[in-house]
Amino acid sequence: MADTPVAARRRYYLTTAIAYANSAPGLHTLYEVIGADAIARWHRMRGDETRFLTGTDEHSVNIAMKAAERGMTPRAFVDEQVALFQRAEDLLGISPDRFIRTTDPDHVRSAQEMVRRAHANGDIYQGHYEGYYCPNEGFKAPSDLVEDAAGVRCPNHPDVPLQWLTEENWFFRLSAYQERLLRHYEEHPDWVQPEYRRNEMLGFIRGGLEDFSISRAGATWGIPFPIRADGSSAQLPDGSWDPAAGTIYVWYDALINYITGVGFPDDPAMFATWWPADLHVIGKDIARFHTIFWPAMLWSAGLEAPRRVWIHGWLHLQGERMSKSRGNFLDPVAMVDALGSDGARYVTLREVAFDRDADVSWDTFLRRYNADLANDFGNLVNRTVAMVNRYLGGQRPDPSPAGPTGGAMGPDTDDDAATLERTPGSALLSTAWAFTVLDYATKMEGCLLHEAIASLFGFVGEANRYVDAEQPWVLAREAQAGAAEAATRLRGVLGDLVEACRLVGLAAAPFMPQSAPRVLAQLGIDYPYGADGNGGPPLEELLAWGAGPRGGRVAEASPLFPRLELDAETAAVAR
RNA sequence: GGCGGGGUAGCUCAGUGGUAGAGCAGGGGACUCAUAAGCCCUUGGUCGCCGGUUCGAAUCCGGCCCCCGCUACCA
Repeated sequence: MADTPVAARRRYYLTTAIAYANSAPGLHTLYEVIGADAIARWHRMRGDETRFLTGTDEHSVNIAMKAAERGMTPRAFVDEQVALFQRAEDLLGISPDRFIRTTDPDHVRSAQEMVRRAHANGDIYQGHYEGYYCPNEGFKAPSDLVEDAAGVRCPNHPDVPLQWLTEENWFFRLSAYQERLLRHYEEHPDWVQPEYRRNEMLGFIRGGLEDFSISRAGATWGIPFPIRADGSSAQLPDGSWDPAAGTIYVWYDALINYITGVGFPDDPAMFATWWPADLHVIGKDIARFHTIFWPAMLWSAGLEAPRRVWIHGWLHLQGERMSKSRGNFLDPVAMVDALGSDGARYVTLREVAFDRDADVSWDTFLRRYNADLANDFGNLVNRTVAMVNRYLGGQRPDPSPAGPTGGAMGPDTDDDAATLERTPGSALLSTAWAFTVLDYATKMEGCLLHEAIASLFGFVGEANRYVDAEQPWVLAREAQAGAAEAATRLRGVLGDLVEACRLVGLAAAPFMPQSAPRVLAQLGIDYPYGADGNGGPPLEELLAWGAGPRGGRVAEASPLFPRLELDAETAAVAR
């Protein structure tokens, strides 16, 4: 199959938030990356020219302090932390097209250029800031502090001494963008999702916007602020930066990664290709910065706002928000050890609703793994391949023709229940698939990953029921005794089951990229996509009933997802 | 406090006027291709509380209780 010219392909650029590089990541941090990776793979397999960006946020007073505690330079410290992230991402099969670090040289140039543009546009000004500063949380309002015998302290970090800072800092004129933001929300009603998050952000904007500070005079571990108080360039003759100009603070550093990652400002052609981003996947804690600050910052620089921001919730463990500092978190590396890379990805995205907070536990993860992957899908593949070997000598049978509504692009009616009831046994699976694949695609496009999986596995259940309804072992006995009709029907039933396995294996590939080729290999079918989901024909073509190759042989059956013993595994990993 | 969303089976949730549902977990059964998996049947709920509208309310209205989200500058 010839490659579709890039120009004719849709391009899709998506990002995750960059992670704060101060410790090994927990599942609650990687969860977002796993979800975004599934979306990225979905687009690659569909044939979209896809770019997926993840990375780490490495500047801050807090990082510098942590490094100092360890007797390390900040750079050495973050290098060490970032390696932990990359190791965890590798184990989970995350496939970024670039892993960006805010310490990358091009990102430094990018952030500085954004500051220059805001300055040139008259959107930043020098202001005075004075107040308590918590190294872990930033500036704190007096109402947010507690005072006791030991003095004034941050309620969330009582052991960390507060600093009193008096600084001349640069401020961004966010207040000037209120009207434009409201208009943007009105003209692009789907740009912030889920909808209830959009409404929250809208309410915030309507409440009035204040300017925010974008520089720190005292902090040294950060991107040099490129402009002096008098407006002149802070760059010195030797190319270094005047320390007196301070450093860029948080959002004019971290958020900028999204445009650095597609060539800003060094590669205008690349930037023109990829910007604006199609999707930012972020957590609810930073929603405001992405859906209010960020578009205003971009507009100030003469750039477009991203097309969509998806806001997911938090993971809860034992009733509390999962977090490293609380000590209640799951270790993704341990999950991969126990469930495999795909198993860990699957249970995470199946058990956690992508549009809200979710309670998880190691126990429910294990149950889900056994129920869905070992018992339902893994066993379906296993019993199908075993029967083809046993009854048909390993010759892979073809699927029956698609049923009444089983066209490639899904059903042409929405009266699904009635259609299914009227469908004769031979067309049941193809018809059920037509509805499934349509629903699956809709859920994927809507970022409802957990519902997309549920849709797919509803079809797996359909296939398992089909086995018991048709009883291929009975047909095989009859065929053995010379019944030609039984032999024909046996081939048809097993052909449909092979097809069901092929379709589910392919459709589930964004979630289980390592297992998909193994599924098809057992069916004796080549897997046409690369390790990151690129290459191969558009997924929709392969997801049509009957689109697989004809003839050929299946391989030996071998369990794809070994069943786990609940008690033993729970004892090993639960905390 | 303000605005918004919820309280339905042991767990996670669907269900917005017409005899209470799904998945998982629990119990039983028939089968045997299969990872003792799958399939069938089944236990289980005064649908947060009180009142109202209606022939009829989980579903509409009023009141109350409880939970959660947002309510500014964390990296």
